[in-house]
Amino acid sequence: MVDKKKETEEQIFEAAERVFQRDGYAGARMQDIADEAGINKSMLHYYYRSKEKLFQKVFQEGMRQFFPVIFNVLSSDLALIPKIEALVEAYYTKFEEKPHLPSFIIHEMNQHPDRFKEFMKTTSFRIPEQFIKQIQAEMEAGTMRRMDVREFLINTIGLCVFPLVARPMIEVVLGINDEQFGMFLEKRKKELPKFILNAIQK
Amino acid sequence: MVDKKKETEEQIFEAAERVFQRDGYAGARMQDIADEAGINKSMLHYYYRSKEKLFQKVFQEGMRQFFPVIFNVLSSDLALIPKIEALVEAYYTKFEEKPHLPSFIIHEMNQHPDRFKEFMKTTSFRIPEQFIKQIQAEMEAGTMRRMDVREFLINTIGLCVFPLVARPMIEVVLGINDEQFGMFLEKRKKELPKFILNAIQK
DNA sequence: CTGCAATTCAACCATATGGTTGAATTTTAT
DNA sequence: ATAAAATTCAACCATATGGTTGAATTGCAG
Repeated sequence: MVDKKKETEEQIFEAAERVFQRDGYAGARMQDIADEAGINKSMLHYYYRSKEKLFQKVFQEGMRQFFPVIFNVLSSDLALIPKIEALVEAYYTKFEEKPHLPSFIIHEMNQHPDRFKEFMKTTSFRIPEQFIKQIQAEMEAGTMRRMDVREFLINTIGLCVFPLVARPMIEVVLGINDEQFGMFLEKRKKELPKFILNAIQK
Repeated sequence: MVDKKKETEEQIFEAAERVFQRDGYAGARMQDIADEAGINKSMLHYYYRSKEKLFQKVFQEGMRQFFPVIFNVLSSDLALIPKIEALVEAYYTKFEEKPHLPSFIIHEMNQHPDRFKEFMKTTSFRIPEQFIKQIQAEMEAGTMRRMDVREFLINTIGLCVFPLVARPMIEVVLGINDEQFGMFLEKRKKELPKFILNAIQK
C-alpha cells in the first residue's frame, strides 16, 4: 500500500507540474490539478498541505531539470565544438516533453526573485569550473577570440532558450504553424552551433 | 473637464500598466490597480468596463512598444553595423523604464497564443522588407556569411531580450546585485554588437 | 473473515475577487 | 448660477477559490 500511496502522490505531482507550468502559480487552479490527476481535491491537501507547498515542489523540480541540463553538458569532457552541439541538442530534446518549462521558470523567477536567488544559492547551481577553464584555455591557445566567459555563456543560453519562450511570436513572424515550428527547431539544432562558433572564432 | 477626464483615464491606464506588467493578468488585482492609481474601484469600471478590457489595452499598448522598437530600427537607412548597434541600444534604453515589459509580453503571449497571433496579423507587424533586402545585399556582396535572414533576426532579438527576462538568474549566476546588473547591461551594449557581427562575418 | 489503516468523496466553510448600484459630492463648462 | 459630467463612497452581489471535515469505501494484514 506504500506503493499505491507513492503512485497517487506521483500522479498528483505530475498533474501539478502540467498545470503550474502551463498556467503559472496565479493562474493555476487546485481543481484543475485534481481533475488532471483524476482524483478529488481533498487528496491534494492530504498529500501536499497547500497550493503554495505543492507549487514549491513543482518549481524546485523544474529548476533541477532546467539548470543541470546546461551544467552537466558544460562540465563534461567534450571539446568546445561538440560541447556546444551537445548543449543545443540537449536543450531542444529535453524541452520537447515539457514545452512550458522554460517560460514557467522565467515567469516565476521574476515573480519572486529573492526566493529564487535563495534557492539557487542553497542548491549551489554555478557555472562549472571545468567549463571556465576550458574556455580560458581556448583563448590562450588562440583558437577563440578573447571575451568574457560569462557573456559567452549568457549568449549561448539565451540563443537556446529564446525560441522556446517566444514560440508564438516566432510562429507568426515566420508565418508558420506548430508543426512547422518543430521543423524550424530541428533545422536550428544544426544552424545554431554554427552561429555560436562563428561568433567566438577569431 | 475633458482634460481632467483624460487625465484620470490616463492615470488608471498607467497604474494598470504597472500592475499588469508586474503581476500578469492572473496575478493582477483590480483593487491593486485602483490603489496604484489613487482612485477607487468604481472608477475602473467607469472608464474601462472590465478587467479583461483593461488588460487588452495594456497588452496591446505593450505590443506597440515592444515590436516597433525593433522594426523601426530595422527598416531605417543605417548600414548593417550601426544598425545592429542602434538596435541593441534601442532595446536597453527603451526597457529601462518598463523593466517588466519583455517578460510580460512573453508570458501573456504564451497564455493566449491564438489571440496574440490574431493581433499580430491585424496590426501587420512583419519583418521589414527593407531589412531583408539589406541582408541579402550584404550576402551577395560577400560582406556577410550566407545564412537564413529569419534565423539571424531571431538570434539578434533573442540576444537582446534574454538578459532582460532572465535577470534574476543572471544576477545570481554572476553573483551581482541589481545595481551591478545595470552596469552589466551597459557593458553589454558594447559587447553584444561585436558578438553578433562576429557571428555573421565570413 | 474481520478489523484497522489507507483512501476517497461530497458537502461544506471562509474569504477573495470582479463587478454593480445608487446616492451624495465635487468639478467644470457655459 | 446652473446643468452636466466626473468622482467618491459604502454597501452589496455572485461566483470562484483554497481549504476543511467527517462519513463512506477500499484494501490489506492477521
